[in-house]
Parts: sequence; structure tokens; C-alpha cells
Amino acid sequence: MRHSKQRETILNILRNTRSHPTADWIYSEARKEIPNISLGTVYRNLALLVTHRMIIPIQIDGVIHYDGFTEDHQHFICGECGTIYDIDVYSEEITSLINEKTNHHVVDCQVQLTGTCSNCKPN
Amino acid sequence: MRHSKQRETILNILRNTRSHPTADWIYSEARKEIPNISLGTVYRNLALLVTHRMIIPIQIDGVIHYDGFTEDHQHFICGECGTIYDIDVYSEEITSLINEKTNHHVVDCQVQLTGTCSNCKPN
DNA sequence: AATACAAATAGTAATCATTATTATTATTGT
DNA sequence: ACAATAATAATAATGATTACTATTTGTATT
Repeated sequence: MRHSKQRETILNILRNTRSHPTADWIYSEARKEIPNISLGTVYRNLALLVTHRMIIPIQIDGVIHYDGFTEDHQHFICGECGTIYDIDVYSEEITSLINEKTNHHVVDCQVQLTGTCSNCKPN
Repeated sequence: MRHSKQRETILNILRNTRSHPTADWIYSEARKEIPNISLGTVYRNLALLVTHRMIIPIQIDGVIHYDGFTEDHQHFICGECGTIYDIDVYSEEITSLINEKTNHHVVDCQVQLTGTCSNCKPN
């Protein structure tokens, strides 16, 4: 993978937020640095970075969000405000539960929790 | 909700398969019984049935699959053959793990397991 | 430093699943 | 049987993503 200013910018944007943005948001941020960057370039580089396991894609309501933090964790999505929170649970904690129930070879485990966050519904 | 032949047909199709089909597949099946049924009708009824919790939507690779079985369970998707398997795990088993780690109000828990199924990779 | 070759890009068109629109039809309570 | 209105078929529109293509850029080699 050859160096490019565009890809470096995209990766930096993702490394500097925990907001799990979409391609569109990343595109508008990237344009602040490279005004004529193309949306296609953003998509292509995101796909490349996913392939190289440098970022993680998260499908929410049919649109892909991207996560620049690749440590093992899961996500909670608030139905009120839409915020995506990171939850520190190791996949292993969940897959160990599931491996007892199945004889398939589980490689990846994505948990998508939804509900109301503590900001929207304080106790 | 008023009765309609179209909705009844769609629900029956879903009740008689465990293949977790997409709107398109349901559409082509429904046309065997109602040749001029409209794709829009299929989508609208699927949305209605989801609202009434009679079926469950599952997002896989950006397209919605529908599950006519509403008992508490999760899904395993084989990356080789694409088959979606039902896994008998209660949400509670997973959410109890997660409730310790967060103070959000978790309402729903969707686990998406991926890997290779026992058919594609026998041991 | 100049050259060459492949990878990456900008700009744009195309795709595909899903949703919206609208005039017509079907269901159900009276 | 009739009226009210929910549901439909047909079609257009939307929106996220992918594909295409001529041009540019990065890097390895002379």
C-alpha cells in the first residue's frame, strides 16, 4: 500500500474522534484539509483500511459507520440521541457462551446493543 | 390493522421458511400466489409486521433480512456459503454480562456472529 | 535528477435497496 | 348497500455506495 495524503488524512480523522462517523462526515472533515478530495476516494480508502484491519466498519440502520479504534470492544446505540458508545466487553466473553451452543467456527462477534443512554434517561 | 390477502401471504411465506429472506426474495415468492403484487406493498407490509413485532429485521451487509420466528435467539452467518443460522442464546445471557459494564438502559441486544459453518468446514 | 510503471485520484455516472407518491381498489363497520 | 378509509399497484424519487476513466502522484530504478 503506497502512501497518499488523502488516506493519511482519513486515518487521522478517524484516530482523532470516538464518534464513529459515516463516510459522509469523514468526507466533509477531510475537505477542510484537502478541499477537492473526492467522496469516491474517501470510500475507497475506508474500504482499504478495513481490509488492512486498521479500522472497523459498523452497520447501523443500513449505513456504515467507521471506528478508528480496533481494540476488542462492542457498541451501544442510544435510540434517543443516536450516540454510539463504546462498551468494553471482550468478544471472548460472549463467544465462550456461544461456542457451547454451536459447532460452527466462530471468527467474529459483533454485538449491537440498543436502548436509552444514561444522558437521555438519568436515574 | 385491516386484513389483506397480500399481508397474509407475506407472513405465511416468512412463517414457512427459516432462511431469513430479503424483501426481494419474499417478493418473488409472493408473486407465485399474487402475480401482480407490488414490491412497495411487500416493503410496506414488512415494515408493518416489524412494528407489530410479528417479524424481526436483521441487517446483514447493508441489506435487511426478515425472520418470521420471534422467539429470543441470535444469528450466525457463514462467510463461505452465506447461510444464516439460528443460535439459541437468550439475550439475557448476554445483557447480564453487559449490564455490569455500563449504566445505560439496554433494551435490545443483537449479536451477529460470523465465521465458517460446520457444513463448509467439517471437523 | 530523469524515467517509467503502477497505484491513487478527481469527477462523474451507475447501481441497488429502500422509501415516497398518487390514483385506484378493497375491507369493514353501520 | 354504502360510506369511510386503509391498503394497493405502479411508478418515481432518494440516498448510500460502487464503478468507470482519464489524469496525477508516489516510488523504485537507472
